[in-house]
Amino acid sequence: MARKKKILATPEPICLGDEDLGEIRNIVGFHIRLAQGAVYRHFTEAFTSLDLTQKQVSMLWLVGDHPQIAQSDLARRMRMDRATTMAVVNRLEARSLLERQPSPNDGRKHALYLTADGKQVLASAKALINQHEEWLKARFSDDEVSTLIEMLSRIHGWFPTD
Amino acid sequence: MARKKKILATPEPICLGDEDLGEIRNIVGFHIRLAQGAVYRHFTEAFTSLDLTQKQVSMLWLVGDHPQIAQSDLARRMRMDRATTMAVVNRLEARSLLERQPSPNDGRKHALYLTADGKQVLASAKALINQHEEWLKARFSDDEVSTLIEMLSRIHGWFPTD
DNA sequence: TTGGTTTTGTACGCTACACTAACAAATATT
DNA sequence: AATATTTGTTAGTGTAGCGTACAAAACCAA
Repeated sequence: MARKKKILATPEPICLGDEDLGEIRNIVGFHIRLAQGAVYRHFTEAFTSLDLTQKQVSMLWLVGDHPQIAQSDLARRMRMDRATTMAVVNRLEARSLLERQPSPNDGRKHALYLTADGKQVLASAKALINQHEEWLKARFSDDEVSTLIEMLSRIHGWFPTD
Repeated sequence: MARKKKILATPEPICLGDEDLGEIRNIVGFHIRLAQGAVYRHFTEAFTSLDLTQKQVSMLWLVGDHPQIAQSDLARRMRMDRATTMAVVNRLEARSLLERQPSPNDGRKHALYLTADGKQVLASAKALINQHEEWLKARFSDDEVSTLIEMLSRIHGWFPTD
C-alpha cells in the first residue's frame, strides 16, 4: 500500500507525464467509463478472430450455463432492455450460434439454447476470456481483484458472495 | 392505463441469492461493463433535462478547463478515436455549445472553445454531476472511493498518484 | 367465465458511438 | 526538395440502448 490516496480533495493537477485532467479526475463515473473503454478495446482486439463482442460472449455464456433460458430472463441478468436483448439474440441466431425454441411451460416465452457451433465457439471464447482477464488482472493482487469486483457489484447491484 | 415508467427501462431488480451468474461472476470485465451500464442509465436519467450524454459532458468539461484545446488533444485525453471525437464535437457545435476557431500556431489544428451558452450549460451540468456522483459514491466510504478511482486508473492508464 | 392487466416477444425508428478507410491541407523530417 | 507525419474531415459499417407500438399468452379480479 505504497500508494497515496488523497485524490478526493486534491485541487492540484494530477499528471500522466504532461497531461492534466483537471477537476474531472475526481469523478468516479468518468473513471469507470474510461476503464470500460480500455477493457472494451482490449476485448475487441482479443476477439477479432472469433468476431464476438462483450455482450455476445456474455450472452452465449449465460445461455450455456442456463439452457432453455428465456430472453426476458437474460435481459434481467444482463441488465438490458428487452429490445436490446432481441438485437443481440438476433445477431447470434443469424450466425447459428444459438436458437429459439417455444417454451413448453409458458407460451409467451422462447427457450434459448446453444447450437453445436455455439458450444464450440463458447469454449474458444472462454479460453480467450481467460487470457483477456489475465491481462486485466495482471495489475492487481488477488485481494485487490476481490475488492474491485465487490465494489463494482455494489454499483450494479449484484452481490458475488452469495 | 398501465403504470407509467418515469425511469429509463431499468430491468427489474433481481432477488439476491435467487439467481446465479455462474462462472461469469468471476470475470472482472463483466462487472466493469455492468457497473458502467448502471452508471450510464442513472446518468442519462439525471441528464434528461439537459439532454447531454457522458461523453458530451466530459468534452464540455475538458474544453472548459482547457480553452483552445485541439480535437486531437481532446481525443487523447478521453481515449477516443479522432473520428468519434469529430462526431461528438459536431453534435455540440450544432447545438451552439462550443465552436471551432482556426489555431494561430498550427494551421492544421482547430482550437475549441465554449460559447456563452456552453459555459452556462456546463455550469448546470456540473451541478447535476455532483448529484449524480453523490448517488454513486453513497455506497462507498471516502477511502473506498479513492481506492476505486486508483484501481480504475490502473486499468485505463492514468496514474493519479504517479 | 368475462374483462382488464401484466408479461413476453417482436418490429420500427432514432440516437450515440467506435472503428476503418480514404482524402486534403499544414507541418515536420530527412 | 522530397517524403513522412499530424490533423481535421467525410463516408460507411456495426453495435448498442431506448421509446413506441402491437399481438399473443398468461394472470387476476369481480
